[in-house]
Amino acid sequence: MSRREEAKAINRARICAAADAIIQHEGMEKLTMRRLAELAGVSLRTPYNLFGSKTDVLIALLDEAEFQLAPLRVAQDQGSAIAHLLGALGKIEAFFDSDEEYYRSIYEAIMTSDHPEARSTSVERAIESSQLLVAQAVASGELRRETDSRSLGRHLAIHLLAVLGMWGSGFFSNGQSIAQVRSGWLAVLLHHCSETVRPSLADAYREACEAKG
Amino acid sequence: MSRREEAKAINRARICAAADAIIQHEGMEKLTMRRLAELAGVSLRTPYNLFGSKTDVLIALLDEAEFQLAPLRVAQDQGSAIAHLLGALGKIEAFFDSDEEYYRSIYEAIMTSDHPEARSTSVERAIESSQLLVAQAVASGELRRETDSRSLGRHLAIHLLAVLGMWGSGFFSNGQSIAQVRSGWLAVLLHHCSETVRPSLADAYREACEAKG
DNA sequence: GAAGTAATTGACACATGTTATAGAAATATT
DNA sequence: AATATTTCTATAACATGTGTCAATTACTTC
Repeated sequence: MSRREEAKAINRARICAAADAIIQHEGMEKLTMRRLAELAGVSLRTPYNLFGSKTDVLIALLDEAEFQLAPLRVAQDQGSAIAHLLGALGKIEAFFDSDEEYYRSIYEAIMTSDHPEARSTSVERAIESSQLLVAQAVASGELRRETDSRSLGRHLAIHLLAVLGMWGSGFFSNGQSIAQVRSGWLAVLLHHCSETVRPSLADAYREACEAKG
Repeated sequence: MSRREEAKAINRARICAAADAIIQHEGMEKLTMRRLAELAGVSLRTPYNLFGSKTDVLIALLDEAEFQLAPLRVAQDQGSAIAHLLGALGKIEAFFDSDEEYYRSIYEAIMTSDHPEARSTSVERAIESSQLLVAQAVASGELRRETDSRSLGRHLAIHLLAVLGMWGSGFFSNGQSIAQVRSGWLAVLLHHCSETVRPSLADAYREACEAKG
C-alpha cells in the first residue's frame, strides 16, 4: 500500500471512529457531517472524498462490523441447509443484541436515506444468499424437489428484511423481530419440506409461535 | 362547520391539489415546500399549519385517495374470510395500477421520511386489519381452531408490507408485488387451513406460483 | 532534488425542511 | 359595533447534506 493509500486508510478509520463515537455518546441526531469532520479532525469535504456520502459512512460502519447478513453467506459444505438458515437468524440476533440501539439507529438511517441504491444493494444481497441456501436445501432433499428455490428464497429474504425494517423503525425489539422471522420462515418452510424433516420443523414452528406472544 | 374551518378545508384541498399536480407533472423531486406553497397560492407556513410536515401532506394525499389498505378494512358479514383476504390484494393491485408511478413515489417518500411515526401508523393499521380478518376465518372454520390469529394476522400483514416496501423502492413492479404476496399468503394459509378449504387453496397456490416467474 | 500528481483544505454557496417573528386580515364573541 | 381570537402572510433565519473551486500540502516519479 502506497503512503497515499495509507494516509487515506488512516483518515477513513478516523472518520469511522468519530462517527462511531458520536452515535454512541451523542446519538444519531448529532451525527452531522460538520460534527463528524470536526471530531475526526478532517475537513468537511474529506468524508465525501473518502466515502461519497453520509449514507456511505454509515454503510462502512456496518461493513466494518461484519454485518450485512454475513451469517447467511457462510459457505456451507455439510450439515442441514435448513438448520443453517435458521441458525443464521440466531447469529443475526446475537449480533444486533451486542449493541441493539447502536445498530438499530444505523440500520434505520441507511434504510431511510435518500440514496435508494443503498437499500437495493442490501435487498439483492439478502435475496441471493437466501436463494442459495434454499437451493442447497432442495438439493439435499430437505425441501421437496418441485420447490422453486428462486421464489422461495426471495420470499424468505423479503420477510426477513421487512421485519428488520420494522425493527429499524422501532416497531419491534430485536428479540421480537427475530422470533417473528423465525416463525414466519418455519410456516413457509413447512409447506415446502419433505416428509422426513416435517415433524421436527413442525415442532420448531410451535415453539417459535409460543416464543412470540 | 364554522367559516374558519371552511377556509381551512379549502386551503387544505388547494394544497393537496397542488401537491398532486406537482407530482403528476413535474415529478416527486420537484415537490418542495416552497414550490407547493407557490402553486397552492399560500404562504410557506400554511402547509405546516394545516398538515404539520411535508410527510403529512403526502399521507393526506394517500388518505384522500382512500388507500391505506382500505380494502382490508371492509366490514365483512358474509362470505369467505379467506376469499376476502385474497380479494383485498386484488383491490390493492387495481388501486395502485390506476396510477402506479404516482402512488409508488408517494409511498416511497412516506416510508423513507424522517418521521418514523408515519411508518409505524401504517404498519399498525395493516396488522390490525389483517388480524381481524384472520380471526373471522378462524371463527368461520376456514382456518383451524388452534390457529393463533394474532400471530398469523401479523405475519400476513408484515409480508404484505414488506413487498409493498420493495415495490416502493422500485424493486418490484406492482403486478409482481401482488403476485408475490398472494403466493406467500397462500403458502402460509395452506398450513393453517381446515381440510374443507385445502383443495381450493392448493389450486390457488399453484396458480399463484405460476403467475410469478 | 525537481516536476508532476493526487488528496486535503477552506471558504463559500445552494437547496431544502423547518421554525421564528411580527404584522395583517378574517372571523368569532360580546 | 368593539374587542378578542385565530389564521395567514411575508420575510428572515437556521441546520443540514452536498457541491464548487482555487490554493495548499503531501506524495510519487523521474
